[in-house]
Amino acid sequence: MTVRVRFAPSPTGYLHVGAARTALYNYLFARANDGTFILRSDDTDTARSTDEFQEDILEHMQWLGLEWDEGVARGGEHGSYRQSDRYGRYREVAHDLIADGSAYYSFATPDQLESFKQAAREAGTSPAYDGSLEPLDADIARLISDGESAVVRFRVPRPGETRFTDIVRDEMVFDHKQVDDFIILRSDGTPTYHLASTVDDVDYGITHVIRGEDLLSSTPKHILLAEAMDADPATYAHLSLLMGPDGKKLSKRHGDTAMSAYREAGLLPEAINNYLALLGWSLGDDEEIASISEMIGKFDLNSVSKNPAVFDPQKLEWLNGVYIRDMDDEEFVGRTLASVEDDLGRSLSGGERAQFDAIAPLVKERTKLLTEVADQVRFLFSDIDEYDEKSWAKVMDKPEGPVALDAAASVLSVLEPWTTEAIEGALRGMLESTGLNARKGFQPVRVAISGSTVSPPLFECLEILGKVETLARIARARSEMK
RNA sequence: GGCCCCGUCGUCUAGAGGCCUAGGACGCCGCCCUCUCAAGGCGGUAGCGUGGGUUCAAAUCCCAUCGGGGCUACCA
Repeated sequence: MTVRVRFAPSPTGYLHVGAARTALYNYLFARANDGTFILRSDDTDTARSTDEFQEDILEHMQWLGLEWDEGVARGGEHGSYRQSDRYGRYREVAHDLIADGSAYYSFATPDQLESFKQAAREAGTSPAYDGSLEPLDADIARLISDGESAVVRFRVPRPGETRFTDIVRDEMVFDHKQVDDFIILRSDGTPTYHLASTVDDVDYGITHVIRGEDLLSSTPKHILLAEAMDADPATYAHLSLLMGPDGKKLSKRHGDTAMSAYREAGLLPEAINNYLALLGWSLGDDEEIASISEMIGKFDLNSVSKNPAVFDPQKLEWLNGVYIRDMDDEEFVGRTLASVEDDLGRSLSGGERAQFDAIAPLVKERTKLLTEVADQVRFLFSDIDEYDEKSWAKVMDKPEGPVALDAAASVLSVLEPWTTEAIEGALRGMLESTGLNARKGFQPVRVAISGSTVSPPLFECLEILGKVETLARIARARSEMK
């Protein structure tokens, strides 16, 4: 049987990291098994679903490179893959279920239900609604024709239990005492998640449902529903949840959870995929770094970890740095040029572009986030607005400051040719004549040309900045000293 | 409250009875390299929640206990 899996987010929010991990695992499982990866939109919550969120999800799935074979915006033999387009189908299934006794119109009021639960809670028993509040059969037809408000509930067989083998959690058993007669059709005739999701899983031939553990307790409902439809239930795999540093389910409270925020922060999709894969799964052989294709080659749902994982932005950033350092210089330029120009508020001239190309390899080694690049190269393309205060105090306000600048200016002004090697030679010579050590002699020059004690390697910076500009900056810094 | 899941360094994990005086990675600390910052190299810090069993032998099996999490909507 061909593997068919789906990632079915509801567009009631942007794509967040936890969902992305679920998507990734579905994707890896599909690719590892020559299966089909489907993207579905579970948008039955019409009040909270928006096109904007839907768009955000699609966009970031693509950004991550998690291409789907069938589904939203791509099509396939099952239509639009949006549940809001299939209400007729869900209603049809619901009515079939009513017809064969698997479901029923329910007239229990919220107040009644509330006291039912309250009583169960006080008695220490299960609060799952068992249908016991319903009117006599004899009255039902009349209530319906009177237009009395009713929902449709699934009739959970009682007594009974549902067993299934979860790929990551092994044998699961749920006593039906714990499963309520859940609503499948709301009083306005729209389907609930349980119905729509299960009908789609059945109709679309989903073989494996890989989703978050928050749905583990709902699984008996889905299995019961599929069986009532005379279908074979899918095989389930429930992934542990992603946690914030406080151990609670990862949410907005913990900072950024929107994939867009990570993209804007300068994270690479490859690094994110790699990191997310590590959260709950391991590559084995003490390996941490793996491309998507390597992951596909090794992926095994059975070895996915059962325990919840705390999302650690620091490790993600480290991985991002690994990926950045691993890039070709041209690629690095290609992926950062726009943010540098954004920062400048203009595009780079041809000469400036050459300068950027020249410094790129040096900056690449020092970058963890793409967005940090602008900070590191800005000094090349614009005058120094103001020297970093701490840097100035640390090296310029010292006795060596003026000594170093004067000596540097004097050796550099007559230097030919203007190359990194020559510059280094001249400045090291300056060290000897002034008796300053490298730190004391070079740091003032660095601050003069870059505005900070932290910059890419000095000699290269000088070469790339150019002789005229270098001397001008040294002179200016010197003039600003007391 | 009820049901379910989970429990190895701060964090992610390896570990499927002896290979474990518990391995790797991030982080942190130190040293080296060094023109700053990174990167890199080397070294260090730190963990099997607890209590009982089973066994010649337990991180690995069993029980209990404690702790954390999830679900308990006409949300998904």
